[in-house]
Amino acid sequence: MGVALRNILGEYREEMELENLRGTVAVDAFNALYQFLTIIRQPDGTPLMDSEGRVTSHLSGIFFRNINFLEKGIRPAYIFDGAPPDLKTETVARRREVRDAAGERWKEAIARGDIGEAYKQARASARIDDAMIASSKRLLDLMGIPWMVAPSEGEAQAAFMARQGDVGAAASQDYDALLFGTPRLVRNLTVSGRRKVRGRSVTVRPERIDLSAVLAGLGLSRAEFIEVGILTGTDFNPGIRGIGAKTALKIVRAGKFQETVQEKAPDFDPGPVREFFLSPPVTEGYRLDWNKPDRDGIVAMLCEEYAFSEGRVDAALQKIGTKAGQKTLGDWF
DNA sequence: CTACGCTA
DNA sequence: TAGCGTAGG
Repeated sequence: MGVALRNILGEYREEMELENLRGTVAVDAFNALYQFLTIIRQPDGTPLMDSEGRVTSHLSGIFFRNINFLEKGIRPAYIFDGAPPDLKTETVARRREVRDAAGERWKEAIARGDIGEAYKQARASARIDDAMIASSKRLLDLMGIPWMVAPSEGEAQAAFMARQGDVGAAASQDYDALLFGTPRLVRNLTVSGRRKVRGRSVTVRPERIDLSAVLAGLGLSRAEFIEVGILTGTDFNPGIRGIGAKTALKIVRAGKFQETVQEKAPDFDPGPVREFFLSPPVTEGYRLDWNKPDRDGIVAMLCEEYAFSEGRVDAALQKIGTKAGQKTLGDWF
């Protein structure tokens, strides 16, 4: 998923508390939905569902997470992917195969009563469908949180908005947003908090990565940084066998990108991938307006349609000063 | 994921 | 009151 740049970016990650984040952030919506969908599950892998079997994990995630964002002075805008570029066709197909196979193994694991394996495979089989996307957008509207559909990749649009200064950062788990040129990337925004990793309880904090620090530290221009990404592989090209982030870094620093591609992958033309990262399809046609949450609308949707507990929903809304019959926002905006 | 109830 | 396990939908 995304680029395998973790190995060379470690020292540029700055952990921080959610409380200290504040400001506006363009959230990669598919990335966030995917995380909610993989994480909010029962021990056997079954996602939260209403009585009609419609998945509601993503709605739970969006609702409670955004309440916390608003409460802490973080104003998110959600950026959905538009049509994937042709360069991504193979990646999309491969992911679908992997998910479908995991879906099969989930069923098998359930059948033999292997709960642990079922959970693992269920997570790997998580898929975002049209109904989830539509219900997510509806809930965001009711919460007064802006969203938009990008012309192409959501991360590219989020990076563009951050570069324009319209948001303080792009939020995603993937490092691609840095290749798209976001000045600041926030990771772990939608997954921070207490998590269980191999039986142990750990605290996952949001982390910030500044592109300028990365480029200065690695001694690369942005174009060269993109070359490192291309060598290791991105959503838009498979990368070159046997070349990890550290080797790629050496190659690019030595000015041997072109030479290496010609030698190891003579049929691969990196031009279109480089061009896609440098100037992806993006739009200036957006307005980021944060409005008052519509309490009654939220209750009607979550509680009446999707069987959420009104007590829980109300308690959450009260944290941001939204009570029954009242639409006051308080001091946040 | 978050909320909540239970335990020390 | 903090920490932990589990329900939520």
